[in-house]
Amino acid sequence: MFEAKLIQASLLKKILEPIKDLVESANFDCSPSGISLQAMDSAHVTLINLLLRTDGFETYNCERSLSLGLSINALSKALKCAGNDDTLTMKARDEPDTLSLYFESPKNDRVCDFEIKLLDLGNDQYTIRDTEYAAVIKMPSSELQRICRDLSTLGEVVTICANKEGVKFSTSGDVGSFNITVRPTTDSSAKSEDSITIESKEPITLNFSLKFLTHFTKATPLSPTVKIKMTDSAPVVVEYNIEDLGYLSFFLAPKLE
Amino acid sequence: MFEAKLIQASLLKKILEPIKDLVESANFDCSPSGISLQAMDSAHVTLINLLLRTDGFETYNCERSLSLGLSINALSKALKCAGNDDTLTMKARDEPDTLSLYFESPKNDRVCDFEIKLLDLGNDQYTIRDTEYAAVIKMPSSELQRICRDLSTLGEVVTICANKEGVKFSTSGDVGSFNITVRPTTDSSAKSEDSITIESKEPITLNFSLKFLTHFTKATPLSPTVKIKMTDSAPVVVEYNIEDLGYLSFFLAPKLE
DNA sequence: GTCTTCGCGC
DNA sequence: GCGCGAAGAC
Repeated sequence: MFEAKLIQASLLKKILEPIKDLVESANFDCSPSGISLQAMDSAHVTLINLLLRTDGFETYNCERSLSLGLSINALSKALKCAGNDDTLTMKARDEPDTLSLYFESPKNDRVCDFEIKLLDLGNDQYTIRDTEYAAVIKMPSSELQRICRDLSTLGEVVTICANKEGVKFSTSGDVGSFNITVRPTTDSSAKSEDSITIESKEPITLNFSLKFLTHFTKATPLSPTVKIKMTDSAPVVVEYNIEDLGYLSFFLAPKLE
Repeated sequence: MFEAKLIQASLLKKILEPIKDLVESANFDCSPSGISLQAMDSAHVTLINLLLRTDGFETYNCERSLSLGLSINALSKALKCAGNDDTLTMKARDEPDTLSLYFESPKNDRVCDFEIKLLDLGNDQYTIRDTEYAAVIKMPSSELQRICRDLSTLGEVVTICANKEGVKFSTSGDVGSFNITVRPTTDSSAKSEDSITIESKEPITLNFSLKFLTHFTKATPLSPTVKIKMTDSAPVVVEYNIEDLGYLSFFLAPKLE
């Protein structure tokens, strides 16, 4: 028996938004310590890593681990039916073939219940190692989103070049070339949310598909800040913290020169 | 070497907005006295005339005149990436094949630099003579915009009929006909921005394409007022003053009856 | 291509 | 807080 209640159904909406563009279906692995999801997009270019710890749930019950294979699209459709302030309760039996979702409006005057059929997806496991990074950049998530949007108007590949002094995002296309440079915040009075910090072990330059990076930034509503972690010849990690719950992070392999 | 700095990148945005619907590319002629642009739309119906004097620039350096052939669309895309309060610096070498644009945020924590390839556009010159006009109408630019928008819902051609007493904008279409008449402001306490004045040498009536006139009114954000200058059998001049810098004006040949 | 939605600017 | 413009969905 699995049962978990979120105060904000809309939070799961925000989580699914960036995921649904990348994968059609995925296993939600529910365990006593929380819910996690690892999935690669169909082209095996990006890896999604989601963790929701039990702490952030209103109630959470899961005695035995179970894996819920879900169509992201179906789940997303279901969540569209939730009011913006509705709570969400998820329930599944021990050998489930469906997941039940309950939306309740704050005043309790409206209750929706959804039954979604589970898919048998097999059990791909991805090992994710948290290595040392040559650079870890923290910046306002909206700023990364803006940068990706701006660069996309001109090019398809972004070169990210980071050192202690700043981060340069570059692209080029038919009409010319374009660089955006951001510098670490020096104004110590700035709120942590608005500030840019760079932990740089060594200068690093990597190329990435702008399309995917732009997809990732659909997670912007989840967090005011985003972390970009880069190491030479390794996938970049774009990480959005989910308050009280955990994180949603994306891995994207660099493009070769 | 050409270098010019504008405090408000958004000003160039506003200048390009009405231009980009009319022409794909144009020469920006930079000289020691300022920047000018003359261009006709592809159908050779309208002529655009832009002048930016050096006074309005924060800094301006141009020893030798040069002509920068630019895709208006590319330039417009570049400017979309500028924050609303960013400053804009334009730079070109003496025999340039690119124009460099630099956007800097007020706090200097974000710098964009753009290189736009120049186009070889040839050197069409248009002579513009400032004649005597039968009527010169000054009115709030937003009012002209509103009039064009309203008339467009009904017809495709506007008849402008001006004399000392007022200006009548008329159109007719399938569902009927529509006149809007404005009269000179008599209230001397009215601000100059809000007032309507008519200098009328002789009554005049001309017909114009509403589509083009409506395009011109996209320059409304540039100036609180607009001047309409008309003479029999000659193009109307629709002129927007750009504070401290110069003007953007449009010429449109009248339609025959 | 049209319509709706969301984000940004006024 | 309202209106406008751009982006995404059908």
